[in-house]
Amino acid sequence: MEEFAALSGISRPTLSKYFHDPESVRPSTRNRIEEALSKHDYRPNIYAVNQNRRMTKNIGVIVPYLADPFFAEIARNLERRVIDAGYSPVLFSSHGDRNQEKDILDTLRSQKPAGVLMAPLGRNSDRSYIEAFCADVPTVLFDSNLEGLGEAFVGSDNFSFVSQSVQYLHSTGEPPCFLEMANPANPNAHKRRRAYLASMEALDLEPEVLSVPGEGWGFEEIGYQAGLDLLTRRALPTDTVLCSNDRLAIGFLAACYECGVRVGKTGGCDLRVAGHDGHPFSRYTSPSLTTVAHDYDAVSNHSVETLFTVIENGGHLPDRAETLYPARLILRMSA
Amino acid sequence: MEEFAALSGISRPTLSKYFHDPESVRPSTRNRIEEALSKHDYRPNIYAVNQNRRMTKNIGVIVPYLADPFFAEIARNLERRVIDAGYSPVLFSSHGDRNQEKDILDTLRSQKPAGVLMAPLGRNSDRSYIEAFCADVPTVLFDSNLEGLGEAFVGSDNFSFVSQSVQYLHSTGEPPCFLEMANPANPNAHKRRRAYLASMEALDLEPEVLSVPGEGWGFEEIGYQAGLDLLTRRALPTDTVLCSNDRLAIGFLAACYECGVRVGKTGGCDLRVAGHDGHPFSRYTSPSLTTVAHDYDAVSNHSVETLFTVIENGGHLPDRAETLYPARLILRMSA
DNA sequence: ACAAAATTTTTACGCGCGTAAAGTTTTGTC
DNA sequence: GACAAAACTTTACGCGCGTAAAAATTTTGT
Repeated sequence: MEEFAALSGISRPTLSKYFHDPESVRPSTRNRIEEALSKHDYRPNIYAVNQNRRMTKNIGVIVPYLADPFFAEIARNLERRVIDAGYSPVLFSSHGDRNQEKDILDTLRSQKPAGVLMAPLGRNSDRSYIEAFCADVPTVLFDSNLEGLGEAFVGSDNFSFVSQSVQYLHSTGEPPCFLEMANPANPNAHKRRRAYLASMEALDLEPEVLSVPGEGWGFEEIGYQAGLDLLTRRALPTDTVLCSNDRLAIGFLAACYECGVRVGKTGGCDLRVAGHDGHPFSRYTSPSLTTVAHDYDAVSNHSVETLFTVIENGGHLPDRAETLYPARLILRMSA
Repeated sequence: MEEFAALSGISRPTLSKYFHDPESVRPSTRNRIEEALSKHDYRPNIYAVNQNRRMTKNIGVIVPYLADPFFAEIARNLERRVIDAGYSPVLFSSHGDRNQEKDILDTLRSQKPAGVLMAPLGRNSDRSYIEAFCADVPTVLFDSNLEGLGEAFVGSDNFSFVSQSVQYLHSTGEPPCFLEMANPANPNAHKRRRAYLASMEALDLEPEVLSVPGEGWGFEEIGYQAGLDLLTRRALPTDTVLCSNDRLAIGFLAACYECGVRVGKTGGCDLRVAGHDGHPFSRYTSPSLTTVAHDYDAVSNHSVETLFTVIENGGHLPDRAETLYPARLILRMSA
């Protein structure tokens, strides 16, 4: 930087100011710097920069399972917005593993990021560990809420998901039973079950929850095995199956196909199947999957905006806001 | 560190050595350090450390499109191995965008990583830009080869993919036509077409390549649209369709379903469909997709190992090795 | 027990940049 | 044209650590 200062005829402190915020120097100076920059292509050493700044320009992004296209999609949205805001996203996936999530928090803490956008594992998260982290680093939770942790939570309204699907399915045929994992990793799953029960009750219908076994993040396989089991045992209480999420539904559809059960809403079909999330692949199942989609844009947009508000506010918010966005019903062929 | 040195009764330079490599100090000293460490939980400032080290302990991982579960899976494998080797993975996705890929390279260069594992966009990559990057940072290419770039290439043998699928399909029914994108983003697609042509020729069969329009990384949609078009026009030359990759096949299957075309290898079916890659979701299509799978483990394992060899070798290899792993045929219901 | 070898401690400097303080120049205003 | 405010330059120090060199200490081998 010393050399570049000499070459460009600008003092080093002014250069330092420029690199911190180009708008903070006079336009004429800025032009001179940028001209010199185009000739000598100097770049500040990020490590030296970050050492002397309390907070870096990095934003950590943590998702629980990146191999799930749903999270990959969210991550993509978040990255884009973070970059647009002049920050650098640093992406991590917990891979569904509690310890991995803790390791990521450690790594991230030592990076002194300006803030973190975190979708926690949920039930499997180490609550106190995350709490300690949030005390040090401005954190906004998204997708999956951990009560009281982080400066804010942004997600989708699980009740909105399920009430829409239940009402639609009820008004067009038999009321749905609800397929879910008995031990879901994600707290959203519990909220969806409760929303299902409440929605059915509101319609004066008898709820039927099918809690199937299975651990981990291989939801398709769990839905598939559950489907095989339920279909061969003829244990389905209704001809309409509402799955807690699309990945379960995808597996369930595969089982239906194998068992020769015709899924669809048209005449001649045996079963209707619907899901939740608006999974990127739900369009390409056979039949295409009726689902209720997250408002990806709104969630990612507001998550990032909230985080920047927190950062501008010195890392804390007067009170922890929870923002929930309604979901959108997508009618396709499966129900 | 100064304070911790005082607290632990160890000199600062010795501590510095310890953090660089715990094995480099005498066991008795190491124990004393680790004991003190457990009490005072001090951690070196990574920015100060990296400033004074030429190379960091970071390994960049770049994939072209993280929303593709195939790459998410590979990334997960690579991350794990990098961590096990005592390094920190830094994950990036080009999101199918040429400029994004270049930006990532810039970001990564300024991070002075010990090495980079890169799956380039392929045809869409800025070759000279990557070349300049590779000159500065030890880089191993994987999945998609750019001739001559990087210290090595590790991937799957496209010929092995296609020859297996062609032979299998031929020996069990009509020889396949080949469905591909007219303008594929990935160079593997070209190799697969050539492998198809060669395999058909070797069997003395007439090849039929269906090159369908479509740009970008929304392969399912492209396969779906192609399927609708081909099926409604009854333009398929055979009753066996071999797709260049599984994502195209997934879209194609959706089209078949909608058109009422029964896909499968059993009697009473109209069409056989197969793909390549061993996509994580290929198990759950309807019908389940016959495919030829990458040897994920071998590819990711050898990529990481190769990179570490390069790093130990001072960043360069005597000559650029290209390692190709054979694929494995997975028989399912679709063909 | 004693010299050689291996570690550790002391001391000191430098990495590349942020930033404060004081002085100098430029800009905008009446 | 005078004058205050804004922007810039000069000078200087510090961040947290790597690392070199020399001295002091401990360990090893016999």
